[in-house]
Amino acid sequence: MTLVELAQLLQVSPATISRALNRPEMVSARTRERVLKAVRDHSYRPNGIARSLRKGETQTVGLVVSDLQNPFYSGIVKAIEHTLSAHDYSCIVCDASESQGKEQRALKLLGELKVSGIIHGFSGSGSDELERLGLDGIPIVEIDRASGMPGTDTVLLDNVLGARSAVDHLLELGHTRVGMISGPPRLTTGSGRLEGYLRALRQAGIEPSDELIAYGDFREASGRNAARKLLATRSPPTAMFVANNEMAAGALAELQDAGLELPADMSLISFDDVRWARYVTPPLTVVAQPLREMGEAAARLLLERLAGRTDPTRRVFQPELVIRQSTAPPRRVGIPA
Amino acid sequence: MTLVELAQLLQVSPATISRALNRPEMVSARTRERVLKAVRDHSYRPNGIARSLRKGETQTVGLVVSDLQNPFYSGIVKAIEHTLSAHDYSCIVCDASESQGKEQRALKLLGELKVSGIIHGFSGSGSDELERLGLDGIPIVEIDRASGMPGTDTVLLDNVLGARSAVDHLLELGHTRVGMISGPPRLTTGSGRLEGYLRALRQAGIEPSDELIAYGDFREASGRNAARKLLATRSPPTAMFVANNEMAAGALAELQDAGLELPADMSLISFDDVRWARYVTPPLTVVAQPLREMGEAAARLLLERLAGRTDPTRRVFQPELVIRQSTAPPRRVGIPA
DNA sequence: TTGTAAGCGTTATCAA
DNA sequence: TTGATAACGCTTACAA
Repeated sequence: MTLVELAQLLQVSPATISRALNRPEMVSARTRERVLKAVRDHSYRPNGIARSLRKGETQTVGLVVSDLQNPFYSGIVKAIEHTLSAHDYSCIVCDASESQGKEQRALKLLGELKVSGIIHGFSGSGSDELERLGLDGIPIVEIDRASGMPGTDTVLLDNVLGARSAVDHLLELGHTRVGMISGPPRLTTGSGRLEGYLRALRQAGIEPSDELIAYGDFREASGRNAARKLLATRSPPTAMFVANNEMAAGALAELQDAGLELPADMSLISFDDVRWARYVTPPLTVVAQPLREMGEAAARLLLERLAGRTDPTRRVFQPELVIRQSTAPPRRVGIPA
Repeated sequence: MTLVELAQLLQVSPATISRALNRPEMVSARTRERVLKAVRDHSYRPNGIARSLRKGETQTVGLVVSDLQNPFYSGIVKAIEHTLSAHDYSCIVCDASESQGKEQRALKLLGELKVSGIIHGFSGSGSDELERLGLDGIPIVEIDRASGMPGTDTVLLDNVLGARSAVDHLLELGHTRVGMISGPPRLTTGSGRLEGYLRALRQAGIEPSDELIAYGDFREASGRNAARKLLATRSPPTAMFVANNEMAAGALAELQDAGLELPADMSLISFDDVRWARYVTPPLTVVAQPLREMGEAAARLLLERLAGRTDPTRRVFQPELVIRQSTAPPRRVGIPA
């Protein structure tokens, strides 16, 4: 059932139906009733595609994230979806599966779909590659990255601060050999957290040692490998700081397999307050990111842009240290007491 | 930049450009090159909206789930997105936030967006309410529910079997007083798992006792309450079967607070192999659902429909019992040995 | 091999 | 207050 068919049925012009639906005040009460009744009776639904074409506006925004199953992203996506749908926007969600190819395909697709805006939470491609995608005038909000593309808003976490507070916590407990499992330094989440770690150590008068830093790719398996590597050093750390939750899961498994008892034999602290962190034994001390707030902020920034704001805006969120039971003083300090 | 503008630039007809892009073999090599170069140079992107309108096909499917943050759904959504995007469909994701109102709004919206199909993973509204939404000819695949709507495909888990294998496992270990923390019986996931529990007991010649069954709403707090209730009975169970992961988290906390040691004092088994189940102490024995397979199956069923299949199809998946360390023989059996 | 022209279902402009 | 009509940007008969 289309507008025209309905119009013929009611013996009015298509324009009248359209008006009765979109600007009811421009139509006489009598016809309005008649139209609305017919709409209900025939369960007529306007064709959003046709409307979008005509209006040059899709009321749709695209989300690109690297892994929907990662609680970090699913938390943010949920908040975004919630905020946008309250403003009559719908979300097209693309999972880049940690792949640059999929990311670029997704962005290209979103460009063709003429989404009203894009929220981009994946740090694969460089800004030049993105610009070449020809996303023209589509407003973009970046989460957890700042590509430097002109006219782009950004939602960030203060990664340096988060890492510092984590490492400071370990230092305060008396640890001096603190290991780190870092993400790839080419990502801001990788380099920022690494930098926070380095700064905290230096500020405490400890010179960082390359031996105590292992690199992963933010995924579980790499966390396990990195933990193994740290344990195999001549003088292993008494505490580990892990740059994200997935790698922390891997590291934890490795520590358990190695027969280490937490926190007596090893303190562990990681980024992201995912649900399982609370249920593990021992419950994990973590640096929590305010996911809901960050997702809402991203959605808000986009809505403001769509409403006309033009100056690039950046919002930086503060992480919160949540102390649980996976961190404690190191043995040689703890036992004598 | 539109097709027509590009055509003027190249001094060819719009049709030629369209053909060069969509049916390159219908165009001379020379013009094809010329067109493709111009497309690149001006980074022209076809307008997907216009194409959809013209073709009457959006290459888009809608997903409606009750909670994106729940690992069960995010796992399924990821698999669906992955499968569909490989077939050039994109996903519009709607989170119903456990609310019937949002669910119906979402479905209505998807109808207007003229999605090619819908995958529906939320058990809020009845089939009559859904039919009234006038989703007309849009194919629907339902996950974890079977509303009975005509022309609908279904992906299910064999909940009865899953519950039976869980309870059978406990019975084989020698338990005779097995408690259950059930979900709401009005949901198929609630009633199915309860039925499996009852059947397993009866088959073993044990008459189920109302005292040993506590009901929750699939959320954490209710699991804790239910566990407390079971512990307070005159003759408490020696093992508990919990119908989902959230309630299991609550139950586990309650058992720990009660000072019970697992599995010596109490065996615990739950549905859903979420990540934390592996890291808790002791690691939880669970009934695992094949999320990826289920998501893929849902996507496949939809693709088949879109390719022309008409007979309603239902795919039932078998859960898998994953035995870890939270289940063991009851004390009176275990100690004498 | 290429061009012409109709039309997908709306909304918006202009007249009546 | 209503109606006729022209877009929106693309694809596809049909014609040349």
